[in-house]
Amino acid sequence: MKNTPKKNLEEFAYQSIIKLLLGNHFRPGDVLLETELAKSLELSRTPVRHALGQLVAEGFLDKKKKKGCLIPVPSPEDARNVFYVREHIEGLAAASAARHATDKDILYLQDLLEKERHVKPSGNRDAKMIYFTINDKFHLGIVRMSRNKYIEQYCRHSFWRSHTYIFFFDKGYTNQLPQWHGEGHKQHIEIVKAIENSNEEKAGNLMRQHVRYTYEQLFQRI
Amino acid sequence: MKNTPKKNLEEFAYQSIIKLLLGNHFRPGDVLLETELAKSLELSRTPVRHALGQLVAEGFLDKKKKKGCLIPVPSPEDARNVFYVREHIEGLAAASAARHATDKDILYLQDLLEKERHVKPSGNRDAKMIYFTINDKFHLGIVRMSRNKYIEQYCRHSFWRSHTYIFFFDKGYTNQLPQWHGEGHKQHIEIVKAIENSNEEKAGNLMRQHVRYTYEQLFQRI
DNA sequence: CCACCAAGTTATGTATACATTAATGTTTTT
DNA sequence: AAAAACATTAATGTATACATAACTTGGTGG
Repeated sequence: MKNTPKKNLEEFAYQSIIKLLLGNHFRPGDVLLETELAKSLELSRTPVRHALGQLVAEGFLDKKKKKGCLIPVPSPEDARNVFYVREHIEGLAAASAARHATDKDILYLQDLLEKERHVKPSGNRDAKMIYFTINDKFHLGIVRMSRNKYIEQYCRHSFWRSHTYIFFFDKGYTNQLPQWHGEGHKQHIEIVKAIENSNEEKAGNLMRQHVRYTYEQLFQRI
Repeated sequence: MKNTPKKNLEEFAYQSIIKLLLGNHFRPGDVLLETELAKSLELSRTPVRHALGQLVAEGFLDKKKKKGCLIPVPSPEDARNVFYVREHIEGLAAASAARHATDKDILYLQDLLEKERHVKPSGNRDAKMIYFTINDKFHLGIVRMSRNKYIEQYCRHSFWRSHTYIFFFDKGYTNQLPQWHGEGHKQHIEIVKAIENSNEEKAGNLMRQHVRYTYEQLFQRI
């Protein structure tokens, strides 16, 4: 983390902590200490504290009064809650995207589909990273096309929150593409078709099904 | 704002600013200066800055890089977006509440209905405050009964955000109960019945209709 | 041996001094 | 007179020293 160009330290701290969270550097229940983070990021407590405050306000971290910031402890119930909300709000996003997507938006999605199609399930460690990157762009792209700042805010939140579970329950399978990769890709194609045809209801329904499918695949083995 | 008991200054600053926002002390586009707020709340910039950071992260304020925190500028399009999301997410909340509400929850809602029934449309300035207080408790109560922390978070946010518009377009009518008071009350009753009967679908539909009705009443005169 | 109180430790919470930057106004140059 | 360069200023951004509160530990008394 050395020699990183740091213009805005608050932003830098925020991004760094996000990366640590998504990189699974912490375990549920771990406490993030302002002092330690400040030391490891080589800056003072102030911007770190600000960044942590943001993450707490956004609901990515829990906080105990004089204790510090905790990595939320995942539970089946919490997972059910996140995915339930995500299913419906992202369905709303897809419907809204079907109404507002431009030709350029459609091309963007089709390009992602093409890239996704070529990800080989070849056990390569990178393949998985690429797959997730494309998947993120796909979902957040549609969310952006809803052209509704509130839908976007809530979708981004529940999306990243659900990712906690995707990573959490994926330990040990680290070099394999998720087995739902193929089916998920097909669903993506159908969703884009519905958006392209401005079929709001279909786009919404397909997205809801898709999110629910992901949830069911994740938790069927529990 | 003097002689207020201040234990946790960050919390105090946060609550105080929220009160100012809801009390319509600012106009859209106004900038909130850390220094001024700190002086008027009689504390240092640090907790004020923290509180402002929270409000920005939660989406209640906008922020320009080195410029400060702005009161969001309302627009018909933004209003449409908030109410659209609120309609669906709060519908989800009502449906979820229909599944999870306890007997105690039902009693709580019925008690609120009873109080709401007795609010006289007597032009009294207080009557309006009381009406809004009850209305807030009703909506946020149902939201809480969804027993889903994410639904609750998003509903609270879109609820308060939509309140911006309710207050904004209500200038000049300040001593009158909104004319939709009576109809709104009837709708509340029906919603509680559906929740009491654990009728998820009906509760969801009625709540969606109710929120949409509020929106239409607000904006029909524009 | 257990319970409880008290001091010490460690983290967050707060105030303040200082740095930085972006906007504005003023001067200088062409 | 217009434009570019520079200085001023007013706000946020940052570091740091200090305050406070919770948890821990050790000691003491019952």
